[in-house]
Amino acid sequence: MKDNNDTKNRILEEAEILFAEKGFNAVSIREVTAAARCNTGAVNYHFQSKKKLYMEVFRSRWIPRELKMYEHLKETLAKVESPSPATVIKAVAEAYLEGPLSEEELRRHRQLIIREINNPTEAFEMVADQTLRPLFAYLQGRLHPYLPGHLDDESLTLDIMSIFGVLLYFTYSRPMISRVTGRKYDPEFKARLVNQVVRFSLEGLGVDGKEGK
Amino acid sequence: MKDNNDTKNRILEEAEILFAEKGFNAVSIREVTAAARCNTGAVNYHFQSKKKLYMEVFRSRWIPRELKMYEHLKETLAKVESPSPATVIKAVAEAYLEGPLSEEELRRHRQLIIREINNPTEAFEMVADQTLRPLFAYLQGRLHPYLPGHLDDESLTLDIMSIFGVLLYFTYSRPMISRVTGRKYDPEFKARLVNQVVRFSLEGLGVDGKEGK
DNA sequence: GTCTATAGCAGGATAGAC
DNA sequence: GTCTATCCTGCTATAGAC
Repeated sequence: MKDNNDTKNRILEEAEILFAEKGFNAVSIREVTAAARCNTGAVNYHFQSKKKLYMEVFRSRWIPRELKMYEHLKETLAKVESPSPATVIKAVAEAYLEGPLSEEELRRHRQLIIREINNPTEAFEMVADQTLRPLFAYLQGRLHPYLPGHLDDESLTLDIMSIFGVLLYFTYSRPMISRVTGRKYDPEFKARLVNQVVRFSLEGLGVDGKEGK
Repeated sequence: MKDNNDTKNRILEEAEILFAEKGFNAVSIREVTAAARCNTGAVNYHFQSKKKLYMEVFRSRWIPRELKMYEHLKETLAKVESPSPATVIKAVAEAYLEGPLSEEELRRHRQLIIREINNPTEAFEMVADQTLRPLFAYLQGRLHPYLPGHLDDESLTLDIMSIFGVLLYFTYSRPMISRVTGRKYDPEFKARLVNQVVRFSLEGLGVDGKEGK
């Protein structure tokens, strides 16, 4: 395990950037290898095909990164005795909007999953199994005891989805938000979004927003 | 204006279906013309290039359809004296989730705009100018007088965006919702989503959800 | 493990027959 | 206005040198 997978990693890095920005079909192997400063043969040597390179981006980069965010979330919640819904939602919103990732990393991360949600490939099943479904189950378990108003699990599922809807929307539609509102997406604005999502979500859940603030 | 633009219309129709399903780059002219039962030359004759065909799909189909939804929305609201936020939101949710469009049409419609939001091309500016910005302005004007809690316009803008976030999410992520919850996306489920969005959004706006129900 | 060279194919766009 | 035939470019993937 010397550093001879240096090229391999550079390819993965550049491939992720390009796939996120332009989508699978709009990216050519030549483009990736030019960015990674190596030759097209290297992709086929390390990953066999373009499709498998795409899958590997999710397997070895996207999923671990998403799991890192879950860890961040769980650590935040571990510090609190028995976290209220307000605390849970705030932790999720922060992990998703500010979180342990850089702004550019987060943006790429979202673009990739939006593409998969809008237009699923094999990558989606892998991602859903290893990240999305477990996270949903986790949040459902966290929130369920506090929300006796949700008699059936489906109501709670839909509410959790609504929260993700808002969260995803505010990251993936960043260019649109700037264009429609003319507002710059600076840290101040981002903090404001977190508050917005927390307040909106909590009240959507029918919980008093001030409780955990 | 005989019916000699029959081929032209078939191309537009099939192009929209394919662009929505697979995205611009994944669709070839050959694929479109095969579906439209004509030859590749016809595309270049009628639209000059693939890119211009894509733009024309938005210009002559997507934007008019979106405007039709706004008309539907405005007609609904015209029947009510001075509609409350609850009525406004419910009308928006219905227009967006049930609306005047068929389920397949609505799905395609969403997929196209999600792609543009995630990855804007020239089509986005056109769409934003002619549909998104006017709709935002309209809703802002409708809701503003009823929400004295929103002292600045930006809070209201963000709240309206949150509502769109949930709405868009529930249409574009339909495959994901089915996959994650195992629930079929039938009319019953769709009606449930409308209620969910209305309740969640209204409470997110800080308005009593029962008022307009 | 990384490179060059190339096979083999598919795509966009055009020219010209009908 | 629609078709066929064709050009040319750019792509993936492979074979083989280093």
